[in-house]
Amino acid sequence: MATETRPANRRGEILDHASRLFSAHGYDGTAIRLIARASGVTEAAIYRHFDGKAQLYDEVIRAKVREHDIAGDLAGHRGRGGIEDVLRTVADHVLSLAQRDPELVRLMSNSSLENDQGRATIFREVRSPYIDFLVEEITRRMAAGEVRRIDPVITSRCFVGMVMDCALNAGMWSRLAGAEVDAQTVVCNNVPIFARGLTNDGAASPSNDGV
Amino acid sequence: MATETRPANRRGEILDHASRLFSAHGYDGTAIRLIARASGVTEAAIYRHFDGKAQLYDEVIRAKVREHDIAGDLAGHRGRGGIEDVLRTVADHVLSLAQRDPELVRLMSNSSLENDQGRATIFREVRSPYIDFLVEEITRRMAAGEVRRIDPVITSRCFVGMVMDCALNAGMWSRLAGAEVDAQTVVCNNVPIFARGLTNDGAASPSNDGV
DNA sequence: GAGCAGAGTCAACGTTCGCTCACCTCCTTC
DNA sequence: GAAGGAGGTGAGCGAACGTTGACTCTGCTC
Repeated sequence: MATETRPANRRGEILDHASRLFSAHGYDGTAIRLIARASGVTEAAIYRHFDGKAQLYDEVIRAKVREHDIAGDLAGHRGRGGIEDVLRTVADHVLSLAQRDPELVRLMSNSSLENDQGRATIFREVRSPYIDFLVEEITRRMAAGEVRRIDPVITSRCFVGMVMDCALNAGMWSRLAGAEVDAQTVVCNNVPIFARGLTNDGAASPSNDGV
Repeated sequence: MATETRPANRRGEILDHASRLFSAHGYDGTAIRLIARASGVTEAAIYRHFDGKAQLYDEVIRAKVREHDIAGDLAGHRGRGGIEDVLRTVADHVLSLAQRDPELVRLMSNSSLENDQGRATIFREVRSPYIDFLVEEITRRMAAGEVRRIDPVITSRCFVGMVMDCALNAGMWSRLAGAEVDAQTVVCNNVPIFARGLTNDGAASPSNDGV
């Protein structure tokens, strides 16, 4: 075969194609042969770079997760605005992430069975940053009296879970019900509900609210 | 081979074992051979009863879904109590369903990729009954002034999504964080938050509250 | 230029998969 | 009791899978 273009970063190319194929067809539905063909190499070449299919999948997950710095993005919003702003920040970030990176969404959806380690990685690197941020903000605001006395961890997990469920299943709803529902509309509807449920009666939010 | 016990309902037995195995190992991870061995028959016998693996999987989903009458269970609670009671009814039912039927939970988790029709069936037969009930109750209570003006469909979808996410991922959290969180604790924490977020300021709930 | 290591190819391996075929019982029906 | 269909067996098909081994090519270092 001709010299082809130089490999440059063959490993990266393989990872990219593997990521696309795994997210589209799942772990079992993606044959090494397919990844090789898409990457323009033979199967044996893939085994030069990776120890096996399972390890390749793990690397795909790790690489995909490393593309985003969720904790870093959220850090800038620490302590800013009222609780409603905090919830909106998290919800917006999750939904825009899902929109920017559909591959990640598919990988998250498919990671239920195939490869429990990948699932744990996604939980740790995608869910947890949101939850940790939320727990910190809620705890702070509970101490300040803005937020009612509730369990910060459970509340944060559930809020993030709600938004994730929304992001993961948006496609299903539009396929089933026909009508597409805009992510922004969902946020505008639900964030105020949750914020209102969290807010203390006696105290207005310290920096926001009331103009 | 000896006469074995009579088949009686061989088809049902196969469905049971297939349900167990599919939920435990997923679609691709479950070989017809395994289902046959578990059912005490040969593979060929399975093809006497089902047209193929895909159809068998569909039948498993349908049979599993038919075990429960969610809409029927909820019908008795129509129009009863305040909005908080309504939310609690839904959340309790989802979580107890998940606890009673872990197979259903696994099938829901795994249905992301494998067999899109099965996924749609689960949405239609499991999610939708909860959402429909909630939409009806919220709409009624919005008209009555108990609930603020919000989008009943989006709100219902998200609430059910939150509870489902909680039911589906409870195992992951306990594996990751070590500490098990009781389902009832989650309900007690979150239902009041959501209810409070939905309730109109001016009006107390008509039949509940205030005692 | 010899030596070497990384990256790639080609061909094949052993296994497993979904599925089918020819044949063999039973059980019911006339 | 003959007929026949439903349900079961055992063997095996062709295809696809993940993986490997023997080999080649290329570019770098003494």
